Formats: sequence, structure tokens, C-alpha cells
Amino acid sequence: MTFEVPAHDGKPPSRIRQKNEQAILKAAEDEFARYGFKGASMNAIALGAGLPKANLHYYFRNKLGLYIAVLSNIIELWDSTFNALTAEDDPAQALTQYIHAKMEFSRRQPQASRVFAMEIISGGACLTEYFTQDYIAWFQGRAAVFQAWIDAGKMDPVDPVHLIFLLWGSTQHYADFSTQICRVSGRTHLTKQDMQVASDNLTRIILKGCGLTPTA
Amino acid sequence: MTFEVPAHDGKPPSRIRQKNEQAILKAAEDEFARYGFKGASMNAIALGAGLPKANLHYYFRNKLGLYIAVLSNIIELWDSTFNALTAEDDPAQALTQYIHAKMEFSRRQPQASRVFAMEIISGGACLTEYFTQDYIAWFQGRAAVFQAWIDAGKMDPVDPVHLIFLLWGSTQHYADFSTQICRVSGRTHLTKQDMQVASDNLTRIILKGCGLTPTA
DNA sequence: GTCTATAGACAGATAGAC
DNA sequence: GTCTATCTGTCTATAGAC
Repeated sequence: MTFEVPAHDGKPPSRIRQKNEQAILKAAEDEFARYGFKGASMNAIALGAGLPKANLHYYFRNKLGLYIAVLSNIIELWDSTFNALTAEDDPAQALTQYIHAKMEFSRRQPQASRVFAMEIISGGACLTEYFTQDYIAWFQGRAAVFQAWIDAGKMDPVDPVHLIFLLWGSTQHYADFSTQICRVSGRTHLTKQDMQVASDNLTRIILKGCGLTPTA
Repeated sequence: MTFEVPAHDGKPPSRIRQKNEQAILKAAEDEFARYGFKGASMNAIALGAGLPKANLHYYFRNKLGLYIAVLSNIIELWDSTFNALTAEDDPAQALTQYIHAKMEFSRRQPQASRVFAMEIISGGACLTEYFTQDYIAWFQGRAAVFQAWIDAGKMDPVDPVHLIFLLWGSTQHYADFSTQICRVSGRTHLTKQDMQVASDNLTRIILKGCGLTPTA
């Protein structure tokens, strides 16, 4: 899961370096979320970070290196949340928490979700080394948690793999498609309260749909 | 819902014109689905359509005009499917059919779904004239169908608006994120059978989650 | 209607002074 | 570490011959 590409190695990062790298990564996230890898402009990222364009190439080898760095940050965040689920958990409680965590992520870091979405929609060429055999094994291990719940009679025998896609698709939709959601519901942005209502509805339907009783 | 931008007006379209326009629209759909509006290249579209680059500007005013034409085709297709739902329908049967129709759309026209997804993720600037007051009214009318089912005691009192987002997000996920779905499940592409299994699982969970009994 | 040639803007990347 | 100036290639769009 680690394919960070540091521009320079060995030396301990100075305070200036850390601050500038963070500013660049933030500006890059916004630009890549809006235009994807190919459509993004290094010049626009430099402007957003408040630095001359040449400095980007000092901190990151090139456009692709910067893009990979942004993607890595996102993916680590996602995987750690999903790893919290275990076969020993109560499925109703665990799924409620997971849906809530994913929705919180969609609320707080929508740009990160969008960069990932754009990359996948574009064919995911930059993630070929991420989707390794190790990743497939990891995913199957995650699906096995759901299967364990089913085998223990704790939930309906739904297809675990498709349940995962349902969880991912429905929660990320609130980050990736928030523009559409706002327009049709006459909002300028999704508030914390809007997201709470959305999260509750989603939890209610999915839990009941899997034969689970909501937790108090 | 109609903002087609013909490059030339009045005259009846010749056979050559129709054929070339179709070839351009198809190539444009592929290019825009992969790179979004800004990242797409008119040169690549021309290559894909088997025409010199200058001919694109003969048939379409400019890059934006071509993009709008592609987007229009997509949106008309989506809306007509959603319009099929009425308050008089049996909700279980209607939702089953709608999910199936949306999944069929994700299977047969994934590129169209991706162009729309990219546009929304990018902020939907090109769709501002699409999301009018008329559209909001239309969307509320659609949500009212679900509310009618609820008021008639035919289904659980879920939030109709969020149910719609769930239906859209979960079905479009199979078009937009098919790359990721294929990678984690070790497939090269999603077969008709894969999509049938996905559709059945989705229908099962959502129907039960809304307090509906699957139709025979 | 078709296609070659090209204009003019902007892309990513780098050299080299400070 | 920072920043100006610039190189090279690609972008959209168009002019004008056929």
C-alpha cells in the first residue's frame, strides 16, 4: 500500500520543507479533484500553493510523482477505516459505525474522494501497482468478515463482495456527486446535519436490507 | 432538458453528415469519459473518429459545443428511465424494474455514465443551465412518487430523496468504478452474468431495506 | 465538404543566477 | 532553498487551397 515517491532521500525534513509540501499537496488535491491527472495544471497548483511553479519540481520529481503522493494519502485513509471491521464484531454495530465513518470522510475530505474517483473512472492506470495480488488477497480477507457474519447466522446471506460495493458506492456518492445533490435539493452545500440525515437513512436501509436490527 | 447546439441550422442533414456526427460523438464520449472536459484532446477525438481534426470544427462549433452535445444524449437517456416510475405502480415491482434498467444502462453505456460523473465531480459548471428551477421541480415530482407509496403504507417511511441518491449511486457505481470492481475481483471485464448477480443483490437489499417484499 | 498548414496560447520541465 | 527566464512540445482553433 506504500508507493510514496520522495523527491530527495535521507535527510530529515526541515520545517520549511514540511510546510511547503503540505501546501503543495493541498493545492494539488483541489486541482486533481477538479480536472483529473491529465487536465490538471502544475501552474494552477503552484498558484494555489502560493509558490513559483519551479518549486513544485524541487519538492516533487514531476507531475506524476505529485499525483501519486496525493493518491497515496487518500488510499491509506480509506483502507485503515475498512480494516477496523472484524468477524468478532456485532455486524449491526460495526456496519453502523463503518457507514458513519465513511460518510464523515465524504463530508470532511470530499476532494480526496474525488481524486480517487476520477482516477478510477479514467481507467486507474496510475494504480496498477496498487491493485496487486496482495490487494486482492486483502480485499478477499475483508469480504471474509462479512461471510463469517453470514455463516454465524448473524445476517442474511447477501453477496459480501456486492455489499462492499454498495457500501462504497452509496457513501462516496455524497462526496463525489455533492454538486448534483446540492442542486436538486436547492442547497449551496451539504451541512453536517444534512450528512447526518443521509447517514441515518443509509444505515437504516442497508441494515434492514441485510436482515440486521439497528442498534440503540 | 434540451440544450443541443447544432453547428448549422435549417438544412436537412445529409447521410454523410449523420454518419460523421455519430462517429465524432462516439469518439468524443470515449475521450471525455477518460479525461474529462479539460483533459480531453480534440486531436485524440479526431483520430478516434477517423477524421482530420479540422472536420470536428466543421460539425461542431468548438470543444464545448461537442461536449454539451455528448452530455445531452446521456441525460435524456437517464431522465426517460426515471420518468417511468408512477405513484400507481406497485413499488416492489417498479423499483425492481428501475434498478434493473439502471444496471443495464451501466452495462451497455458505461462511458456515458462516466462522462456525466466526471462533469459532476468537476463541479458541473457545464450543467448550470440544466439544473434549473424546472429540473428541481421535476426532481421533487419524482420524489413525490416515493412519498405517495409511503403515504399509502406500501413501503417504510424512508427519506425519498436519499433513497433516490442510493439508487443512483449504487447502480452508477458499476459503470463508473468498473475498473476497481474488475481489479479486486480478478476479472478483465464485467460480464452480463456478473451484472445480473450484482443487480439481484442490490434489488434484494434495497427492497428489503425499504420494507418491500420481492416480486416473484 | 475535406484537409493541410499554421497561428497563438499554454503545457510540463529545466538551467542557472541568487 | 528560491525564483526568473526559457526550452520544447501540445493544445484549440482557423485560414485558405482543393
